[in-house]
Amino acid sequence: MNLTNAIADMIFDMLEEKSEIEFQRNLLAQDLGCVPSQINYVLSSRFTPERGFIVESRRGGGGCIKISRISYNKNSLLDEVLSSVGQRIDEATVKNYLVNLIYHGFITEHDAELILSATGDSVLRVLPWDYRDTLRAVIFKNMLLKSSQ
Amino acid sequence: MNLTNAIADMIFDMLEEKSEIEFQRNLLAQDLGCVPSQINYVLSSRFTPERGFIVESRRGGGGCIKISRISYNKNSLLDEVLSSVGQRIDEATVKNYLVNLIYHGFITEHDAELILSATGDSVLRVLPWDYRDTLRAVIFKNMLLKSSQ
DNA sequence: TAATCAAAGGTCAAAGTTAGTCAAAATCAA
DNA sequence: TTGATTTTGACTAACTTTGACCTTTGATTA
Repeated sequence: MNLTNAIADMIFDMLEEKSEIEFQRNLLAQDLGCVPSQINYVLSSRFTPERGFIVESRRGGGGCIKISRISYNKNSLLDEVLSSVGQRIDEATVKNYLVNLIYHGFITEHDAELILSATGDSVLRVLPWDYRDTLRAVIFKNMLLKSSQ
Repeated sequence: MNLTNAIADMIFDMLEEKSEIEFQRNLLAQDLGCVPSQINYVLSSRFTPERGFIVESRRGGGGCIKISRISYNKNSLLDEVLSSVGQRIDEATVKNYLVNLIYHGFITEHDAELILSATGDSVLRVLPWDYRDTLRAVIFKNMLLKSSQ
């Protein structure tokens, strides 16, 4: 097994016990005998929103990395939405997903309104055309994760 | 936890009891075992107007530092935030405003989390640098309006 | 009164401590 | 063989801590 998968598995295990973990990047790298930036690679390739993870960090003295996992059932609607939204998504599709998610009780109407107020065309219009759907996809997935937390 | 956060928490606690506190910078620094200018760093990074604080001081013999909270009328905080956010805003400033809005009960923590998950640098990073702060301002204001509805 | 002095707090830049980025090199898998 | 993934490390960015030097103020003294 390669380093990346080994590290990822280790972090998965830690997240089995607590739904949220916090560590220092350099210390973890040292424990694992890898370069610090390897941690970043693991995080960006394995702990993505599509897979239900939120990664936050702080630099400077006392800095650290925090990973939290959204608890949702495999094959649930949320899981499906997160993994099926690709790199780009238009407003109409977001609305369709939201209707469905509300219907099945995965998010509240209020949260859906907030998501729309951040991802609607009226807002993203300030961006050049070719960025809109890409950014919308990123924001949508990110907010969906938070909303269901 | 780092020194700055520890000191900030201590001051927050003091402000929970009295709405206004007053102390000597050098004495506080001595009690905390830090250099006096550390106090200034804490004040300028944690007790800003965006977070709803007023810091006043007097030099010379008998000098001191006074910290108090800005008081807001119903809805005036929201109006103030909306009107003072210009065309552009960075992530740190959004966070500061949110801290204050939550404290005064204008939005919930959950909504603040949602706003951050839509306006954080980790999300807007997919955009070219010069669009980020502009879009953040638009989304922030839009979501704030929606959240407070 | 004017000059002086001591007692505050303020400023700023350097050094320290974390984490993030990016691209080249290495490795793996089809 | 070739395209994708992984590994590395030099460089960058963000935040914190420290200390030398500066300014203001009130009291004392000439």
